[in-house]
Amino acid sequence: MAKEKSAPTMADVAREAGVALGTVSRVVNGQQVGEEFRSKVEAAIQRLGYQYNTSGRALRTDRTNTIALIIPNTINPYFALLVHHINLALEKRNYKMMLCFTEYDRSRESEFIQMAQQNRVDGIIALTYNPDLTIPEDIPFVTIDRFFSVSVPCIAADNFGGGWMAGQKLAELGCKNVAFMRIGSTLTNEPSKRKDGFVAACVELGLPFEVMALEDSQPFSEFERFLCDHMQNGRLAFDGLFIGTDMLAWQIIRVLRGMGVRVPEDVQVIGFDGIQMFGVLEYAVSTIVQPVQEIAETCVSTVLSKHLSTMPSLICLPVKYAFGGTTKE
Amino acid sequence: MAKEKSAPTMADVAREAGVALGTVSRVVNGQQVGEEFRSKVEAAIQRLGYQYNTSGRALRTDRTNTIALIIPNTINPYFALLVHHINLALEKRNYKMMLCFTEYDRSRESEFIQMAQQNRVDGIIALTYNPDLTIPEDIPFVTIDRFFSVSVPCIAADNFGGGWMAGQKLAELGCKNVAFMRIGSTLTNEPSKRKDGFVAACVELGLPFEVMALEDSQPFSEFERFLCDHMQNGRLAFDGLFIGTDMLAWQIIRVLRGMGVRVPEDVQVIGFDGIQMFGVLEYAVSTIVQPVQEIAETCVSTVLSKHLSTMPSLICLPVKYAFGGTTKE
DNA sequence: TTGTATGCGTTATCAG
DNA sequence: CTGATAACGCATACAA
Repeated sequence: MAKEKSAPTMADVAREAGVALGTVSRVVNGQQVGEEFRSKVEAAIQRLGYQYNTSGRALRTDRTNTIALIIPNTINPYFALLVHHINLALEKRNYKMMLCFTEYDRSRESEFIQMAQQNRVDGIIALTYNPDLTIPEDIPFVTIDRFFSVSVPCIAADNFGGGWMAGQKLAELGCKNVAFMRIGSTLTNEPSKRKDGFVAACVELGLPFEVMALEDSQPFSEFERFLCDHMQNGRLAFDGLFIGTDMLAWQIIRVLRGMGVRVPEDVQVIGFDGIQMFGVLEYAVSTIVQPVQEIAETCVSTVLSKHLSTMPSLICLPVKYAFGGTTKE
Repeated sequence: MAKEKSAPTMADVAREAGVALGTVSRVVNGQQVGEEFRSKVEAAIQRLGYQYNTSGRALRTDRTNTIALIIPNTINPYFALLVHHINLALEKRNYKMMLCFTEYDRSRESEFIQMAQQNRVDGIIALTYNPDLTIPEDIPFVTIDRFFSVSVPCIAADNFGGGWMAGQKLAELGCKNVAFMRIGSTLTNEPSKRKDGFVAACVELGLPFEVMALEDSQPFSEFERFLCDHMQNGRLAFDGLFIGTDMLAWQIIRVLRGMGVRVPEDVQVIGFDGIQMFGVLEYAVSTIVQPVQEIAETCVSTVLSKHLSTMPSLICLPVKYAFGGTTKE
């Protein structure tokens, strides 16, 4: 009647192989070990089906080979893509990811930072909205899309440049009267610069523009009203729209079509993010594409860098324009 | 010159509070402790900013409060949704999720099972394709969409019922000649039953049907050829299509429209999964919706159940039909 | 009820 | 190059 014995340990392996515990550890960690000993140990490991215990190692070394990623959710395709690439970048370096979904909940954002500390993760990558989030001092911390202070590296797409690019592109495509639309938190973060870049381009090019910005609390129907208010004898006053995100662009295009406005014939629309249908097919709308893979790679290499304090406090990565059927081309 | 001291431990707290180590542990774990002691300890915890160390606890108790989720990726919106709901279900029960992306790579599937064992996770939820994957004996294991053996609970949508429902729905909507199309691995799994249910319904209803199934290795263009072959003087031979997944349905609809076939006027299309635009907007196509939240909830409650061996070996959860613009309604 | 002491599995330090 | 042994932070059985 075999007792329910738990997983074999290094001590078990050592006994089985007839060597010392330390030798087993050295074999497992790929250190210098005599060939004879090594093969004895490896055989014993096979026989016993030994798997090393992460907790023991973490306790001893105070390193977990784990990075926490704090992000709203995985339903938004942009976040899904980000999670995906960050995970790949971590895996490549032999790190695990501890995923934390905040659902945009501020208290959850703080709780997850605490949980990450309890788990002694080796670093945190966070995309958050809580305006008074406290950044832990004792653990490498990198943020996405949001600047905290010069000592907390922020990684983002070049949102300003993307906004500029959108304005320029609409002008190129023949637009004479454009508008920017967005909805979101009042928090000033990197994506806020999309508007700034767009406005700057319009001013520079002498392109007439309007800005329509909604706060989170305001209903979507405000956009419909805005559009209706800008209809004159069956035609929309704008022939080009730059919209804060692809998702919002998609929603607004539905409204436009419902109003009998054709896209892109009557009005051309450019979104932001670079969302593809089902994650891999064509772009959902014409868009400014975020360099998600580069962002992920940069986040990971930064958070794992030995000298975090000497890293740039803001890194903006180049975006590109992509056709998605809602512009003339 | 303060030495770089590492995070405070229970011993530090005990010293600070002037109590014994065990008392601190009992306070932290919410056990019965005298009010006086409790407040002294809590004060000390505050003062020191103590965070308990997960590794120490795990090592001692052999429980990690973590479940591994093994899944291809998070880019596919269906998987993204699944990850999301499983995470919520786990969080509700105070469990963490260790996410493992396989990218459909068979060797990765095995490696992640090993990694899960090394991390002493309390259970594994897996959506895999490796035909000869070895299921660990000593750890609760639940699979999604794929049956291994009666001792490994499998959770899935009612794929057969969904297929049936699709056939019935197309008939209801006036279709006289239908087809089923899919692409995927040759592995027999629960989703394979979508075809079976559809065929059964067609037979039952006396609805003429065809089946077009591609293997992973075959190019998408085979579908285009299939459709072209079924054009007769500008009209498609089918007036209804049931397609294995929403994503494939979306692709095929693009081809159809490119051929001048109107959807849903000329041919109605029903997909499977229930993918919504940007995860939250309208359905991408008319579809059979998987009960993702229920699947997630069932996976979690099953893998955490004390008596896994007495659980049903297959649980199929009810699907529903949803309109998504590619059927007449 | 609180204090004390042991051991969980591992790595690292020392001595051989 | 290998063996023995002492921590790491915590939970718990046992003693007070």
